[in-house]
Amino acid sequence: MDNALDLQKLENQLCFPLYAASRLVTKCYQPLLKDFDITYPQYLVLLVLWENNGVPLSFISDKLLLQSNTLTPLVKRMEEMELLTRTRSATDERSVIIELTAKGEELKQLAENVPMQLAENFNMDIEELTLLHKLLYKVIHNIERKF
Amino acid sequence: MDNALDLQKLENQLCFPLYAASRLVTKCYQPLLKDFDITYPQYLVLLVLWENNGVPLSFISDKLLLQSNTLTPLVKRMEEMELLTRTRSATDERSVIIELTAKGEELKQLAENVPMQLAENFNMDIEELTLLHKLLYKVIHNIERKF
DNA sequence: TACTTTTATATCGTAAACGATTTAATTTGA
DNA sequence: TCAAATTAAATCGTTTACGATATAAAAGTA
Repeated sequence: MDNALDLQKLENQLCFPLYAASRLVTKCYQPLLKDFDITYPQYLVLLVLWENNGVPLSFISDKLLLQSNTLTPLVKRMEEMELLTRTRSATDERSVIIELTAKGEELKQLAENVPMQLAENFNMDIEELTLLHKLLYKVIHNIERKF
Repeated sequence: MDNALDLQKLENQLCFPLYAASRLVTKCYQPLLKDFDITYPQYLVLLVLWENNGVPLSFISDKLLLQSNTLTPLVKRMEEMELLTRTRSATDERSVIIELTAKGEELKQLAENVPMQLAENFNMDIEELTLLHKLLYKVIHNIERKF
């Protein structure tokens, strides 16, 4: 019974359930976001902008821990869908300011109950979810400063 | 102070830390796996095969919750790297049997301390990690039966 | 047996992710 | 003040992911 000690077993890895859970949850979002024709990473960008509109790309980058090589094409697609605009900053020509369009703003109300609908999939009580939330942020915090 | 109730705030979402933590952990693997010229999903396939060699693709699919549209090209790349072989099953021509090569087998010893080296990044005690592990599997279990 | 359904992979197209590098603008500092 | 360093995006190439669909083999059934 040294199963519990064999770190090369899939089920004993911490990283695999993290990876699998993340993909499964993203999958849960899809039917909910399909109504608005957006993907999960695009939804994350909207969440950032609904809180802080008119921010440089680097701000979104910091919040989502995604770099410009991922965000630039992603945001360009959202620009084509007329959810937001991209404008070079007047004060610092290096920055690109991302601003929601009226359509992008409207989505906030329309997608209002996405989080609640999603939470139903979890079937877990608030205590457990809060604990998970806390542990995940601890992992993020501990790892992030390595980069 | 209704922050705690606003589910459209990024920091109140459970899914974002899941997504971010998963990507960060995968990034932690990279310097460790680079020595063996494999990616994290390829490492997961190896973990499955080190436990159960000579299994159909569908077995790996079940274990990793990845479908053939992801696994087929991934495994083909591993075949090109001569880590494994792909053979149509004689008893069921639909199945493809995945088998480690000697090189693939050898990696098991060579990569032996990858899990330990990775765990050092977490800086968390066993109790917390065990709890996180348990909660993540609960999420996976609860969501998986929806698909 | 012949037809339908299911199962196991594979293919195709699109959208992330991300390492490595490039480009252009700003900041630093000798 | 002006070259060097830093910063913000963008570009490029490769590898995942995954929805939708295709293909072929096996299983089920009338």
